Amino acid sequence: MQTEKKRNYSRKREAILKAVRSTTCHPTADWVYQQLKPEYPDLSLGTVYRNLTQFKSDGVIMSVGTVNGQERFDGNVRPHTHFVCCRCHGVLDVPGDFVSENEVASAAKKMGLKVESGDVILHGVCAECLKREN
Amino acid sequence: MQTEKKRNYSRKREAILKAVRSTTCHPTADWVYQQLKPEYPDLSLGTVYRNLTQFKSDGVIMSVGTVNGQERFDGNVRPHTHFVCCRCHGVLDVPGDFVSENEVASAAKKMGLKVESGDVILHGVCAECLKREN
DNA sequence: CTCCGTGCAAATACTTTGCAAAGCG
DNA sequence: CGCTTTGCAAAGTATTTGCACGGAG
Repeated sequence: MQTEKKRNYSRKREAILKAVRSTTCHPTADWVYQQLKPEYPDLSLGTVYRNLTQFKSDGVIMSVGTVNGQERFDGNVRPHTHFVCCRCHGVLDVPGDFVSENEVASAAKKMGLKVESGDVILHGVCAECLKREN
Repeated sequence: MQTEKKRNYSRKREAILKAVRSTTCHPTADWVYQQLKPEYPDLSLGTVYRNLTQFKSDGVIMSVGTVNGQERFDGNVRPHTHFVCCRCHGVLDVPGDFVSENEVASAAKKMGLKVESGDVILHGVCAECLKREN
């Protein structure tokens, strides 16, 4: 049996989730904090971290991984591909999946792994940075 | 023109590279440090970090990403797939590529991206942890 | 009234960096 | 010798946590 925790309503929690969902910039905890600070002057960064962690384990948001030392979140939990720019450290969504479910499943089976999710992360230089460099 | 730096020989640097290459555990900086400490009692963690960073930018090792707050390295720079266990945070190599170069290339072209590398990271529970849980 | 959620600040954990000394070429 | 590499310790950054108080049910 799992530990189920009661959960009260919280205006701030709702706002945090909405903030993550409202952007495609794959924000950091601090971005969310800065974003909401004007409207919630007494918001604290710790609260943002606590809620993001919770959302993540609830599966309502996902982590894109750590880019340049900061964790990046994504409100879109449908599987999709990410592109990370080495220059500006921006994260972009790339439409498409690119992984063969079947191949993965068979490789996993062979190794006795239980695969729960699979991410594709491309690295390179984004269009903006390319332009700037030429 | 690129910044080319002269590079002297260093016994410790060599040992650090060898340590990363000698294992398939996808070590952290600290693992490498602990590993070499007995043989090089005056080795410092800063040196390990400095060298790993250098190797990474030289392309002789690669980063698997940050797992559980620590960066994991891989001495095998040929493209391959990684599996990260949610329970024990172990990182395993999975033979196979699973990404379609062509599809990626065409999606990238459409978005004006210059893709330099692509990683597939699977998440789930490894065989050992599965066994332990049953 | 009873827990949950939060602000605040202190504590952690990892990684980076400045500087003087030691090493390579 | 000149420039690189390192040890050491201090600094830096991102994230987590303890505690007392305000808020939801």
